Amino acid sequence: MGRARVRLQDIADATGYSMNTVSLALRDSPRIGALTRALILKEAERLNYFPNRIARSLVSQASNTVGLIMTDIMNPTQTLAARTIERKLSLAGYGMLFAASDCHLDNEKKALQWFQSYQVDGILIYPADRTSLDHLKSVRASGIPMILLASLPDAGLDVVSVDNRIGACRAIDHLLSKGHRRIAIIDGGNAINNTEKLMGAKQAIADAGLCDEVLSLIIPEGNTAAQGYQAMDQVSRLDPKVTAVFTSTDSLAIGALRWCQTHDIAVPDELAVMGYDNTEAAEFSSPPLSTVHYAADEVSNIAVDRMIELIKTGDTDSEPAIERIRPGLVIRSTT
Amino acid sequence: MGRARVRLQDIADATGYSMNTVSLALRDSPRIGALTRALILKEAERLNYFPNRIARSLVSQASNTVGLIMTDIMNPTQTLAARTIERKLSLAGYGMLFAASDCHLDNEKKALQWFQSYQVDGILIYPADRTSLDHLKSVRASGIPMILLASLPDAGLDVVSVDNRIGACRAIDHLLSKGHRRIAIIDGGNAINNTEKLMGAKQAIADAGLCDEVLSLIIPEGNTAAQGYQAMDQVSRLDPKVTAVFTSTDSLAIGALRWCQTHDIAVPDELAVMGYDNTEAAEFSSPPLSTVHYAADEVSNIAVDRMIELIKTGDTDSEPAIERIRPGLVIRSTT
DNA sequence: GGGGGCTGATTGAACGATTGCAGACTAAAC
DNA sequence: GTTTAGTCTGCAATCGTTCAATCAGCCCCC
Repeated sequence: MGRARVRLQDIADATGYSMNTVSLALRDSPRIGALTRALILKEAERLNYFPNRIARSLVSQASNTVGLIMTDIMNPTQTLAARTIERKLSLAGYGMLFAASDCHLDNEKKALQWFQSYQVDGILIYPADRTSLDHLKSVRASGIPMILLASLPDAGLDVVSVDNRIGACRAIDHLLSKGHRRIAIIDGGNAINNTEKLMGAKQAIADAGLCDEVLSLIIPEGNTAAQGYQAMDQVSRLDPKVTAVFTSTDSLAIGALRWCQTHDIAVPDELAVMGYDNTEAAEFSSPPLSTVHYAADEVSNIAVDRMIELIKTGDTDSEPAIERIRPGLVIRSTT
Repeated sequence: MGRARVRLQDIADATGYSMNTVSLALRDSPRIGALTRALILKEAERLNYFPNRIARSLVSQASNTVGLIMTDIMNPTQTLAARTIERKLSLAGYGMLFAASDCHLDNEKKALQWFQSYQVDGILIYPADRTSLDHLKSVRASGIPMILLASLPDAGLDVVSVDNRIGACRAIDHLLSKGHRRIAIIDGGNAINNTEKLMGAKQAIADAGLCDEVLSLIIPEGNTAAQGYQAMDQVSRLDPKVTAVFTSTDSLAIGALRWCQTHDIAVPDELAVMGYDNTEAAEFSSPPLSTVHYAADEVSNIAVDRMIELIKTGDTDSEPAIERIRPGLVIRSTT
């Protein structure tokens, strides 16, 4: 039953009109009479016809699809971003092609190729590596709108992102204002946005003239709570005098919190902990985690708006626009 | 620069061969001489050619794309599933089209239409509503492989899922074995898998002959920790004698845990809490949450394998296969 | 030297839609 | 009754590939 898909031709045959009369009627062309149109629409309905976008795209050279490349959908901020982006895109009549790079350049390139061969109208991307962007630029140069969702203002590409440098700065400033001087930084290596956090944090510390008293620990490829736990263990061995910890994600912070609990360290009295992202887990950790609010939804909304604008205008040569959101702090009970 | 995309024809022009020869050479057909092939490949490389899949799909009637429809990507088990599915699909050379229904039938139908008009080779779906599946069946009947990721064994469609009924049964049995008799169930209404949990839980309770002593609370559209907190508040008012709570997601449980903390209720001594899903948050809650392990990754792997098999064999009439994974318990400190 | 078996390359027709242009019909106007 | 304007419809080309069928050589053999 219904093996073959219903085509324009089938409606034409059924109604007696020509194929392109049907095509025009279905797309509400003024060149078709009201009666004819009604007849054709009814028949299309009856046959359960919907247009073959593949064929349409071939002609129109547009797919009504936007590609999204994330580094890791398990990262809660990216999860939220994915949801927000999908919703908004779908509302605007676009579909979403999804791929994850896991921070591997090869995966990213593959996804990019794939998206291009699928004629996506635009690409939203969390880059895998902040230092290699040439392949991204060349895609952009070939005329496909692209927006980076990471804070790389000098990339020469459109950017919409949270300014993590400022976020990290503020977090450290907050710890400093609470009187902490020996601060450890736990950074989950690979993810693109983290590097920037690390830089922001270090700068804030340097500004305060405290370079020597800071311990920074980078966990390669680590953003899980379990790794936060282990990292905290290391911190305690490397510098037992640390009074505050700043982690690059909430998950790491939650692992650190657990370590404190296991080792009977009072938070925030003996050790202050500051996370980053403001995920649900941060709100419901115990004690509730102080953190930096990463406005993933806001970023996503702005990015999609801008993407649709870029697609509509077909504008490919203008200066890239940089939009960076300044994150606020959410102070709870761990600092 | 590079405004127009490179086509087969461009390579043909550049090398002097016919378009068709180029097409065959690029696809490693044995019908083309090694020398010619090398020449063509080199030129393709130089021009940075990649095939237009839209055109290819039009001919081959296959898009090498699988569509995934979730109810809500923010649900941690679905997030994990999305990642696993994407990875595996991409490894197998398929792309992934993504949509979320938010449990709205309209959104689901729209996504389904969209996927079909995009000629996806198959559809993986967390259905929005367990009671309306007719539109899914008709899509399946039109020849598109489809696998339900929810436990609906009687749907007449392929199913790969965790058997939540058994999971919930086991959870309740565990609570019963700990001596609890007054048990409250907090269920986060809409999500498809939850209904089944509720049914399983109720059955386990009925089997134990305890129907009257159970309080079950359904939160419409609620699976957040904040809603778990509120629900727990309600439970305490409705039946203060409750000694154990079973929630349909870990998030709800974590909210409940927070409520206990706020109200100085000792867990598990005064109140036992059992979650569902075994997310990272459960492992790192305090106290660490006892829960049911929802093997989203395992489900995803099996589902993708089966999907690829369905696509490859083109088998559209065979009896639907039902694969249900029996979830195990993860007992931590809240029970 | 003409036919048979190879290999390697080409031609022409799809796939399902859109689009420009030309043609046919209707109705009104002279 | 013929022209003209206006409305509707049809033909054919196109988008970038793939695929079936064909053809041009070349070598070998009888």
